[in-house]
Amino acid sequence: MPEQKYNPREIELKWQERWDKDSLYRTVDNDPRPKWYALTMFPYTSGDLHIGHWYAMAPSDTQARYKRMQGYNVLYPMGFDSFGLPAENAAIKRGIHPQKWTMDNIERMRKQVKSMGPMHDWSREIITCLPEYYRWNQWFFLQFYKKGIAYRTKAPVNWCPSCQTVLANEQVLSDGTCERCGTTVTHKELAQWFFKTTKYAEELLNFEGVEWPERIKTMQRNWIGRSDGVEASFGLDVPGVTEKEVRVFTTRVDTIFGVTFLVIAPEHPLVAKVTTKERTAKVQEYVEKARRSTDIERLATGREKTGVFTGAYVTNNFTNDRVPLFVADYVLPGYGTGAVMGVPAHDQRDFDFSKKYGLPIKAVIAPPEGLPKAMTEAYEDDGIMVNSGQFNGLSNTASKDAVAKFAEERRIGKRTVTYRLRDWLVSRQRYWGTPIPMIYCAKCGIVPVPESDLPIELPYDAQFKPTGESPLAYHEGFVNTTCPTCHGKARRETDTMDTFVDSSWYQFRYSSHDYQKAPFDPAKAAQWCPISQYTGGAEHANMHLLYARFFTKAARDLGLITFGEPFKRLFNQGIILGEDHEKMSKSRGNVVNPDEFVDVMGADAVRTFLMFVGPWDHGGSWSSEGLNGISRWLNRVWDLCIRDTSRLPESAPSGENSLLRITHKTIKRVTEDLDKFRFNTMVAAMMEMTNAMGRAWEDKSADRATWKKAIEALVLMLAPSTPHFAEELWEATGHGYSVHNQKWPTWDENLVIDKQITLVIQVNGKVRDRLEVPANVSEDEAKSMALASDKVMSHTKDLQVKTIVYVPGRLINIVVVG
RNA sequence: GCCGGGGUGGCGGAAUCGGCAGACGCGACGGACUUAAAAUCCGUUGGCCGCAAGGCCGUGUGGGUUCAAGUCCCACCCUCGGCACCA
Repeated sequence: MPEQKYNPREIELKWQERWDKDSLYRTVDNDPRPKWYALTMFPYTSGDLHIGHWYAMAPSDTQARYKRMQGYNVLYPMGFDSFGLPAENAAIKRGIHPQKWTMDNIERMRKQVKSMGPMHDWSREIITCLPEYYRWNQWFFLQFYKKGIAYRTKAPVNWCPSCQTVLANEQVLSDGTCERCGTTVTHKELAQWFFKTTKYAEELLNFEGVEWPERIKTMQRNWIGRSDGVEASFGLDVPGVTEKEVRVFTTRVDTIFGVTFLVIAPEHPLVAKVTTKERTAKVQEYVEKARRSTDIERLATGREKTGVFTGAYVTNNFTNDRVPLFVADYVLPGYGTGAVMGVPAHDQRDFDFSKKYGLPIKAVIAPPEGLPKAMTEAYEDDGIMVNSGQFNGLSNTASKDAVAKFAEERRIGKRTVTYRLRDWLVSRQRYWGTPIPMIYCAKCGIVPVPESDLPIELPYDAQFKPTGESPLAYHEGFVNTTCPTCHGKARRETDTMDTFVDSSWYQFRYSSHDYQKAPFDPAKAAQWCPISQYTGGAEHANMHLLYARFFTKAARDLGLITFGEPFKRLFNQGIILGEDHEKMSKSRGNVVNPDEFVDVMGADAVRTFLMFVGPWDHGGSWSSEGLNGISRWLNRVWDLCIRDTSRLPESAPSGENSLLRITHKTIKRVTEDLDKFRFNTMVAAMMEMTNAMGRAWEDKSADRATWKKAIEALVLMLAPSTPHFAEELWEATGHGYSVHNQKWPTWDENLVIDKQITLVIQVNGKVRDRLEVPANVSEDEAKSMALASDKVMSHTKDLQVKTIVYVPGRLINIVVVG
């Protein structure tokens, strides 16, 4: 006999054990059913599974379970993103080894994930900090190196003084702070390893064939920042300088006749060469100051433009004008050519600069109302070209291309595409990461570690104190090695890889997590990948999600896979806030610990609450009261399910609001909501059905067979969201194990379409009456019924009926005038 | 500054091919049960007027289109997110 009372804790532990024992969720590769690969971004091993993890995982587990019931062979794996700074910082603070700290956390978090009752196939678990995983990071690195996608170069790089390591551009927020710790990022000139993400810049802009939120695609497009323009050459003639030109990049080549000065970045290689003797001191001082300033100081909008004259002049090849060459820190060394042309008449920034340094303003685009006598601001809009030689009188938009062609013919410029995207800086001066498999030999230079020597394992006994250099550099046993080429003494690369490398390809490893010959078995990857449905936070738009796309394209070009996009469909959940509607934080004291609630109310209630709280992509606020409400509902469902049906009549009228119709309508609603990730309305639909069942029981309007069918459908629909609860009720209602191997219920469209409808009667747009009519009522019939209504007549008497608007199945609007 | 999301009861949110605004839940109020409380169950719950029947107002603000606007158009305000001296 079933329990009389719903005891969540007891049944959850019972079923979790049973499912585990039976390997209910083991996914096999060779299965005739169509595949469905559902994946949630794997968690970083920070210590505890917080409510945000639950918010990310519960709905995605629900959808994966739904797909499984729909007849898909579902792969829904889980793993741990376990390399990274927090492990090292915790180790430094508390004297625990990062490895122990991490593995202990995994132990705890795995248990917490399991308490949720998800359908993960744990046999495929991935832990990125283990050599069996990270050896393949090293393998990828070697392949990338061979193909020129991994390279080492000296460059001004982002440096986080708190993390004591360099950062990729993506890991510096737009306010110039470190993505991890919020410290202001500074610059250092260092030799570092890069992955050539820019090689795929154009392809990364193309989202054909992927169903991603428009928001994320826009964010990536903004980040990549394609800009079409012209690289124009300005003549340089400084005695003793071999370079005879300065190249600038411009998107406004139509204004090139209005150039009155040129500006190069302080870091530009020409600065030292072209500066005249009498300007040297001033220029050097300016360059020094620029080097010392942070990105925030340098790039702050609205800040007054400063610069310094080099003493040199360049020639505008379009006009033969000689214009002064300036150095200014608003020109960025890494973008375009690191040099820009100054057109004060048509660029506000140049206008301000020219005012400050007394440079001439030459208008070359005339507004429709004509040029003013003296310009007070730049005219940046379109107009008619003037002072532009052969282009005079033409519209600037129409002749932009002609100017570019003209430049190309004269070999003084060429059309170019420039991207904002920079190559991915992947080396880190820290311990807890994948060692970069490179060797420095005094004789042979940079030599890659032979593949057969992989993995290069992290030495356990390192002193991982942050010094600004990798801790591995102080580990003699690690550093000292022999050159694979000449067998002489050599040193290992001691930097480790950015942990985003780990998460760039893990999605493929799940397909064949123990494959020994490559990062993944190509046959298995081809069978399972790309991912059918990926879910995770939007904060990863320009980091993980961009890197993973890059890796996929690179892996494709290595011949490992045939597709170029890792995640076919993407859904971003929102953020779960505290009870006070504020972001959860320890300092606010509003952090919710899911374990406490799971212990008392059960995982099923917590799962359901998180889905019910609002649209998934919208996020929501935690509410203990709200959770109580869910718990109350589950108890009501429990009570309904175990009732003695002999108290119901053998047969009952099957009217419009019969339980049979409600059941079919609910199946339809729940199915469609699950397809569209509308978990909140899915739960609401099941609640409405529950309420209807309560009424049907009270007024005995349902017969036994219909009641049983309704209960059966309800339990099946509950199975994805409340897996333990549904399993228990499935058994309690006389069915065989397991509810999770059942087929998803279907609906009969005939039972969903209403036979009887409520026709709303309006007079001048105001609702005055409602009539219950057959759905197939004729227009004439409906109109005469409407006009005959007492309530309508009291609003139409003494007035003249002008028109009657009839919307079949919905309403009648009687328009009267008086 | 530019791009994108969003402003609906006391609260979270439903409803957008223009057609009953407020589903569902929370909270609140009233009632039942109880010695009492909790739990549970039943009822009421956008505002205003009214004994009632009923009426008027109401989806950020101001205009507009329409028989009909939360939904469409114009202007604006607030808010969240992204990009931002990117040439």
